[in-house]
Amino acid sequence: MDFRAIEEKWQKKWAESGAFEADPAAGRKKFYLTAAFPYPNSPQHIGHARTYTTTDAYARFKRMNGFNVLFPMGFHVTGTPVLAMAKRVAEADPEIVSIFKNIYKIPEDVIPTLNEPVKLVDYFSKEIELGMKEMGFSIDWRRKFYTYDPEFNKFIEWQFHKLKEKGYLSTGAHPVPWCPKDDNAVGAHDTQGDIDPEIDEMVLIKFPLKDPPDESVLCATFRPETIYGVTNLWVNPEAEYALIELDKNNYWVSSEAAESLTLQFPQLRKLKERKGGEFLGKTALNPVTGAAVPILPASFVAPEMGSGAVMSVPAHAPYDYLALRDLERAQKQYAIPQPIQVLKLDGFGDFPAKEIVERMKIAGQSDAKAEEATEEIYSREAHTGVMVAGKYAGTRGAEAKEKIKADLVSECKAIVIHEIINGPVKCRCGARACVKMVEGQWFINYNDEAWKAQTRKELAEMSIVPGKARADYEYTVGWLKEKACTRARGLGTKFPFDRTKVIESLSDSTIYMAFYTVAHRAKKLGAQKLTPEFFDYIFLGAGSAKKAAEGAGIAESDLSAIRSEFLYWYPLDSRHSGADLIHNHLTFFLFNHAAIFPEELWPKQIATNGFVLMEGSKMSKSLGNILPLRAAIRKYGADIVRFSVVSGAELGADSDFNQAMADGVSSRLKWMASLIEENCARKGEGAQKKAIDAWLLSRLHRRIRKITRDFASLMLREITQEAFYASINDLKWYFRHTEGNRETLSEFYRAWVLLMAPFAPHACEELWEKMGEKGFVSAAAWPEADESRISAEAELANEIVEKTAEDIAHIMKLTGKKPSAIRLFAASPWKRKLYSIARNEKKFDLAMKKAMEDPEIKARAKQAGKALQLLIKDFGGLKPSVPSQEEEMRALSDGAGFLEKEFSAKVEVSGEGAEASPEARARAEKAMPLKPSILLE
RNA sequence: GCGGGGGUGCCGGAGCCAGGAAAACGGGGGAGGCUUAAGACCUCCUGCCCAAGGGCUACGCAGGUUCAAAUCCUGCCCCCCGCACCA
Repeated sequence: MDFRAIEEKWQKKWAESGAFEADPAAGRKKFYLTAAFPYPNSPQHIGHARTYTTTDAYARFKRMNGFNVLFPMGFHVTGTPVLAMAKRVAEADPEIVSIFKNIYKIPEDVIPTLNEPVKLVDYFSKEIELGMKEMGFSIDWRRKFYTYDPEFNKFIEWQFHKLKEKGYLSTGAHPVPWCPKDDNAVGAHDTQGDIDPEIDEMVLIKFPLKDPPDESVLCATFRPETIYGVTNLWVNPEAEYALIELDKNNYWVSSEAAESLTLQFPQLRKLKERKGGEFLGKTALNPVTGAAVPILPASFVAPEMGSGAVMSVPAHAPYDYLALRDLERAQKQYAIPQPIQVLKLDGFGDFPAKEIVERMKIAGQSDAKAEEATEEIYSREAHTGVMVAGKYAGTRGAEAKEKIKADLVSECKAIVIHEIINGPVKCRCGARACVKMVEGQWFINYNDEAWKAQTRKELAEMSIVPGKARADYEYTVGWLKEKACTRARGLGTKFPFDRTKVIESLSDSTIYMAFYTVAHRAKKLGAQKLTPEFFDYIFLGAGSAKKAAEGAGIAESDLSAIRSEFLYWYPLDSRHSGADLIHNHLTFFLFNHAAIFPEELWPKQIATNGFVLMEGSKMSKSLGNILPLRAAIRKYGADIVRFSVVSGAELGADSDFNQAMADGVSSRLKWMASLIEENCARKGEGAQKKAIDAWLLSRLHRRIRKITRDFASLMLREITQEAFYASINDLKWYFRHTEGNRETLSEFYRAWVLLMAPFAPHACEELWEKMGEKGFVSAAAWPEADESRISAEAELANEIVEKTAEDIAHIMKLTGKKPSAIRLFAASPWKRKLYSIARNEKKFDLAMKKAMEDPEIKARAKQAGKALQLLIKDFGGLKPSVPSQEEEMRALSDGAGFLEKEFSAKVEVSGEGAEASPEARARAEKAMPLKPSILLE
């Protein structure tokens, strides 16, 4: 079977016939599902294929179940990453060129042409679309749009008007990572090494100098509660310091800090500069305790961090302790102060910093282990430490920290700044990223309690797959606060209330599923005609239809047709994405639907999936193990890739893609295809029907029933196990018994092709056609489980034969005997009675008592006792009912031909008690229900 | 720290919610078959012991409940993910 040729053939046929273009059809039940649209800043890899294949298999399943299925796709181009990437291409950044060339195999002459955001987006979106088509995704491409399309912009503007009307938008100041050189906000994609700058609050405590008293040193700290333990201040003697004026106060900070702090305090003015060394030996005053503390030199103080000066708490800060120890060893000029305890920490004495430094044998302040020690002590003191100094003595470290911080600020003894805490983070231009307070920042108020309540209601009513993820959504709904929703640059939609800003990317992709339903209509009308009244009417049925129709320049009847089109598809039946979007996009999706749409149009389900691993490890650019989707298709074929990415694990878990597994899928698929082709070409009826035919069909229908049920909760791994591996193993077992009956096989193959069609649609279309079926298998009816074919008896009969065969093989192996004849004895009827007594009574003595009431059993009390012991021991494994001796003999006789073939020996079946010799008798007595005794001769 | 998920053979992982033959299914490894050979394919084996289908050991650790615990309960240890304004 030539997978690639077949794929092309059917993709062409689907496209030509518009097989997946979905329009409203009166009276026909619909199913509308979407997957998170891709961000085209690079080609997609097999990891992306998982979400889309999951969605597509589900779409195909629903379609085969008679639903009118809509599965659209678009492209998300909003935001700054494409800007950064195009810029890097324009500058021929060797790293990005290498990734494009070596990982994504982009032709070398193409790479330099991707030097503008729009060109980049255009190239990659086409690449992604092609890949999706090559995967055979049943997408209605007529509805495709980009988030910078003017029609979409109008839609997003409308959305933000709605949010504003509801009072969900606000403005304020907001700290963002900033590059002072580029004068721009920086995200992870703008930094060297793709480091995401993390911002946290830092406290700058004012330590007035003894002389002159109107100047203070600002000391930066994350632990204001340790103010009681300050023994001295640290400055870096090599650094430059500046006296700044801020809100009528004069402070000393490092010159670097003076620069970066202007981003947070534009009113700040620099007065004069001085070398750090000049402070040494001076004295400052602790603003809380009033203690006089000396200013000492330390090399670990980074001038660019915080204010470039810090307070020293040697009892609790390993760096401070180390710097003091270093200083003591280096000179005799300064007196070395003694540590002062602030917190009590279990497992430590009065000075935890000193202890950990000694325990870890840290050499000095430049030893890398100092960082580790700091983290350990900080974390433990915050969570388990208890204050022993100051007015909050007795409270926990973390609690005291917040209280003392608030006190210092309200008493004007400290100011709060924001700092990048995982720094230094460098912008790609080389400058160090700082924090800027952006004024006039717009927010979406996800902290609104009434809104949260609505969202919780929506969530409670919807289906979450896998169910385990529900707690994640609940938690996220709870902790979401104001979300900054605009940025200074990027592709997308201009913010309607401040056109100098662009709506940020996670905020313009929350209700776009509604837009798909009318995207092709909107495009035809053109952006100018898409007035707020138009959207009000078609999405909410609000306002005047007449006015909306006039604005759109269409007849009222056409407008209401668009409205009905939306109402036909909405609400969304299933939303699909990677599980990583739960904490942002998917929860925003819930919030925005709750805010804008009436309850009956809220989404019904969200399904999220884990990642795809490559040969057991996470795909990453640095490992170079990213498998681009189109390369995978060329290597394995679309059906193999599709099957592999969804069959490896259930949705909630990460799934591994590996060569061995793909090869296994490929060879099995080829084997099935060749069998089906052979069966089609077959003349005559083949072998006669036997017990095993009924067994095969029983198993088949049982599987159909299970698969159909499992689709409701998208248990794709379970489904693929059943439909593929387990079914194929059944078939192999069947062929060990018989050459195959044509009618049985035809029924089996037809159902198998239908069951596999959602996963391997190309091969299944081809086989469907070969079987002489009309139309697309993609549009064929899903098979129904025929309950009358499901036979527990047939399956049990086979199980007896199978187990017996295993036992025979085991005995042969142990004894090394190669029998010429095998005699099987089915257990006597009285043992079957004993079996059910054992099962009902559960305990030996009770069961024995009960058994003795039966004269037939009582007559063989000794033998029965032994048999009962065996049964009770295995109590948990006893079946609710066992076949009669005759039934068991029939099952064994049906399987006799098979056993004869397997063991090349004559097989004779009889009931226990029919044996001739005493030797045979002794053997036969061991027979138990479902476990015939075996005599090898 | 907070929230979530998870520790089962050589590996990936079923089984846990609804306690009752643990290791399904897929890999990897081994033996044999087919084949000129390789590959593909087929059969068997892959915790330990076993000369008649048997026995013993095992689901992170330690307890508990139960006739019966991977599964339920308690405590502990360890690993992974998220904690944003970024797609």
